[in-house]
This record gives sequence, structure tokens and C-alpha cells, in this order.
Amino acid sequence: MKWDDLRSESCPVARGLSVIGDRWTMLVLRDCFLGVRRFEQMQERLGITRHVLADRLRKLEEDGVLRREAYQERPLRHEYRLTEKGKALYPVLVTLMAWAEEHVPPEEKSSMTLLSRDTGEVLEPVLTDANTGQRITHRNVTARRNTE
Amino acid sequence: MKWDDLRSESCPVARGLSVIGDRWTMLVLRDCFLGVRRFEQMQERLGITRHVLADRLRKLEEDGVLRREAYQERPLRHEYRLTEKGKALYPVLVTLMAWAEEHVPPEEKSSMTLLSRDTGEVLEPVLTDANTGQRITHRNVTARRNTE
DNA sequence: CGAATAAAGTTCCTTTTTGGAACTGACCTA
DNA sequence: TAGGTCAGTTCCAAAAAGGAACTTTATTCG
Repeated sequence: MKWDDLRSESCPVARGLSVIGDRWTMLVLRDCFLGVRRFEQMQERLGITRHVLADRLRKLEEDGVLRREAYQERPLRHEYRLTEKGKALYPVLVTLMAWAEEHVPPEEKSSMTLLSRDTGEVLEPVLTDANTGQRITHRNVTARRNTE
Repeated sequence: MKWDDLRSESCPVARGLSVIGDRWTMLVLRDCFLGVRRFEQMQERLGITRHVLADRLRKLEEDGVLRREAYQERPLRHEYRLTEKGKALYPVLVTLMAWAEEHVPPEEKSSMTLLSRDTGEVLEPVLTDANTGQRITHRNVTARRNTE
């Protein structure tokens, strides 16, 4: 299988990865969530080549994760913003971040904490079931494939 | 920046991606969670080249996500199993899956549902704060960088 | 016995993707 | 007019992925 065939897989993990499962994409999105919107800024922060950044932004726009918006004319310049579909990726980013905080220690001491916007308290993200509040782990869950 | 430099970044998202942010890795792990343990099986299911699969498995073992275990001698053969660190990635996989189910529709009708092992009920995974149970979205959370 | 099969890789070669750095085009400012 | 800014594009070399055949140790089939 080639990478591009993932889009049409029946497994949602594969389809998700067809959008964000590539080398730089999630880092671009991380910056978007941090409020970075301009090409130059992203390129400098990420240290990604301009070539690849342009390509990733184009794909994310095609996939409806980012939207390209003019922020000035003369000369015409665009910036990138998360769409609702893009914003919905926040839990993916947070879950990955939480995993890395616990399991992939940094070489230099430094880390990230999530704070509640309402109360300012430190948050401890966990995956739960919306209905029962039950924790979701590999131990108490099974997957079922629904072929209709 | 090169890909390999991500490991030493201070941002946990970057460190996380240094382990799983590559083209095939999450699909390999998906199969691991589905109980696939053997090289041949993975290779066939994923359609990945043997070359790349061998490389990914080696890296995942180095990173402590999988563990290589002999399941027979004469001839000596190994299989791959998730370590605790690997199992802790389950929420990342689920969150991605939930996002794709909602935002990346399949071409053919088919999908995945998560079921509780206890009750058999359909689960709806959401990210919440462990202490308050509050939903975590990009709207009600901010990130703070702790440089100590 | 010899041939075929199996599992888990490795090797070799071609095609794609990246990395790196310079270049472009439309403006703005000193 | 020279230089700066921003958002790319172009070109070339290096790295990674795709594809297919080959290897090694051992088992089964005829």
C-alpha cells in the first residue's frame, strides 16, 4: 500500500493518519493552536524547509483543517487559521502531549502544563466515556468493526 | 531542523512525535492493539514494505514502545508486544480515531465503534480533566510552558 | 530423499520525499 | 535607489520509501 491510499481505508485510524499522520503536520497544527498564523513565523519556529511547509499548508487547506485568509491586500498576503475540523484535533494533540510528558522525558528540564481558562487550575487530561464518565484504556475497551 | 532533532525538543508534542509521528508507526501500533504480533501478519495487513516494517519495529523497540519476545526456538522466532509505555498510547489512538470518525468520512460505508468490556455498551470517548471531569477543548484550556 | 513452505528479515535498485539554500514578485521604507 | 518584508517557488543533493528477489533455519509433503 502507498501512503496516499490511506484516505480510502475503512479504518478510521488510517483515515485520520492520511490527514495528520505525516512528519510535520502535527507540529504545524501545534503552532496554529498556539496562535501562529503566518508562513514566515511557522517556518522560523519549526525549522522546517519552506518547500515542505508550503506543501503541508496546501494539503491541510485541501483537507479542510486550515483555512487560508487574506489579511492584507497590496501586496496580497494570506494567513492560516484552524477551521472547526482543525480545532477538533485539539484532543488528539493534548492526548499525545500527555503521553509524551509521562513517557518521553525531555533532555533538559522543561515541560508543558494545561490550565483551565475558567479557574486557572492545572488540568490532568484523561480519556473518558461521555455517558458514564468511565476511563477509557486498552484494558476496558474493545473495538468493533461495523460493516453495514 | 531535522526530524531526528525532535527527540530533544522541550515541547512534549515534538517529543511525542519523535516516537510516533512518522508515516507508518501508528498503523503498526493499531495492529498491535488489535492483537497482531507477528512480522508476516503485520506486513500483509498493512501492505507496508518489509524493509520499512523491520525498521519501524526496531525503532519502536528501541523507544520502549514494543518489546521483542521469542515465541519459539529452532528456528528462533520473535514476536512483538506492547510494553506499558506502548499501551499508554491507547488514548492517543482512540482520540485520533474519534476525530476521523467524525471528520474524515470513509468512501465506503463502514466504521468502528468502541465497546465497554464490562457492559458491552457503545462508548463515546471525550477528553476530560481527571479532577473536575470538565471537558477539555481548545476553547477552555491554555498551555503554559514551565521552564524550571 | 528432494522440493515446497514458512517466518523474519536483508539486499539491491528505483522512485519519492526531504533538506538546504538561493531566487522571485509585489510591495514598503529610508 | 537600495534594502527590507513576506509568501512562496526553483533547483539540486541527500535521505527515505516502494518493490521485488534473496537468505537462513527448520518443517512438512510426496
